[in-house]
Amino acid sequence: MSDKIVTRFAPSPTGLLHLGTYRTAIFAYLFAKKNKGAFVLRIEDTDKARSKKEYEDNILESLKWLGVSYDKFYRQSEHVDKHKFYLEKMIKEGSAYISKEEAKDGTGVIKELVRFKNPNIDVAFQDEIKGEVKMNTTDLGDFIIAKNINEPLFHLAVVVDDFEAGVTHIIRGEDHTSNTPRQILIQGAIGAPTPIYAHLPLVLGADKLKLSKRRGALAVAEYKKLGFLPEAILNGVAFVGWNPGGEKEVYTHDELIKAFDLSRVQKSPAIFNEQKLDWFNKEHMKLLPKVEIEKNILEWLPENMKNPKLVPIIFERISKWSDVKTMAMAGELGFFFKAPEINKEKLIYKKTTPEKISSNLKFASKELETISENDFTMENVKNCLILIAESLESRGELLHPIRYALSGADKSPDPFIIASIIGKNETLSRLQKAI
RNA sequence: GGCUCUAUCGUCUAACGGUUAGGACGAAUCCUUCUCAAGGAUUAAAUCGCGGUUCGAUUCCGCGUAGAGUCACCA
Repeated sequence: MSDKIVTRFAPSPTGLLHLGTYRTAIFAYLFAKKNKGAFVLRIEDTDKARSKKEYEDNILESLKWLGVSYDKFYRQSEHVDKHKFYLEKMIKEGSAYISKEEAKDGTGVIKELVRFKNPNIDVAFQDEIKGEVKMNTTDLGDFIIAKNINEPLFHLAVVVDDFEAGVTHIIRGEDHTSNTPRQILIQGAIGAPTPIYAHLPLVLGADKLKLSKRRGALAVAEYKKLGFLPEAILNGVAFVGWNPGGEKEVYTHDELIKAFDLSRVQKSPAIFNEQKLDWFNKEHMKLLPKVEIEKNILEWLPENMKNPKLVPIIFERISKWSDVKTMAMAGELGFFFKAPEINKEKLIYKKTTPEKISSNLKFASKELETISENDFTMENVKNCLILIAESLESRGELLHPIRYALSGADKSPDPFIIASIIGKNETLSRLQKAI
């Protein structure tokens, strides 16, 4: 045996993996990796009625997508023989007993529950985050640890499995704090050492209540669908309730492992901020190589709009890939592909007369005409137009009507980039229509 | 309600017992600009309350108050 650190993430497959649960996984993972230890993934499926394969799949897929890898994987249900072994041992030794009771479901069936013989003592443990936590266990009574000898319940299964897996640090949500004394009692009964506990403050939703699927917490899979970057989620979620101390906030997966420190975990619950996640995502997108950015934006663009020239314009206006689709759907890109409908009144810039606008456009058209089709780049168009615009009372009386003539929109990228993308012929043709 | 835990800008947070209480998101303003976006600059915004310890408290202690979690034959 070595003193290697082992942590675990033990979700029950009774719902989709959401950000709150995910953060628990991250902290256990980061802590293990930071200390060159092992990270165990255990699916807690002892509740046969509520556990579903699709949820297990979802958890596995989500973790994989997020880049959280584990060194060991198993389902709790595969360990029932071990649970049974300890159950029998405890019964033999008198720390547990079989209790014949009427089922609570109203059927009146007599069942052989296994109850833990509560020694009724004070239990204290040193929590890595909370400090010393003391609890009296007398009011817990002889709590049930198995539905019968073959069907272990949570507390027994957790203790046995953590013991068997050699888990040294149990990093889990604060909602488990009050379960800890019971589990420590069981550890004593089966001769298992008490691991080090670290109970994480919960992640709260905008309603200040524990994040849960019931209350509309988005599943990790949803963030994937929305085109978030897994590393941004890792970064953003790791930063709720924890931070490495400095002013640097954008961390990659590897940097996070290096920086992680349990002692800097916050003690109070934190409200999750979606806007900041968007920001994290944008920052991580900026870290991507250009080709990767282009590839993704093109993928999210509708079939008829996959123009690489649009990439820079789109990129500075999005914070996640699905924004690309949103922009396209909102018609913000249409004018790059089709001449817009123009409302001539909107051509007017401030108090400039229609005649003046018209003559400006005519002059600009003539000048643009002199640029060859091959040289119709953003720089050349800009140089040409700015030169004219500078000679006017204000640049706006030329640039505004041109931009509007080209885009038909109140808000759009600048006219130079639009012109260079739609090309010389189309630019001239749209200008012509506006004169 | 019992038990456990927590308390710094709206949100996430930083600050050996000594700081003009710092940063980020968001917001606002300005610059850049024909508009939008991006970029740059700036501003507003917090130590829950009351006591105590101390020369000195965001920091330590107590009491309030507020919030969270948990009280299953779920996990």
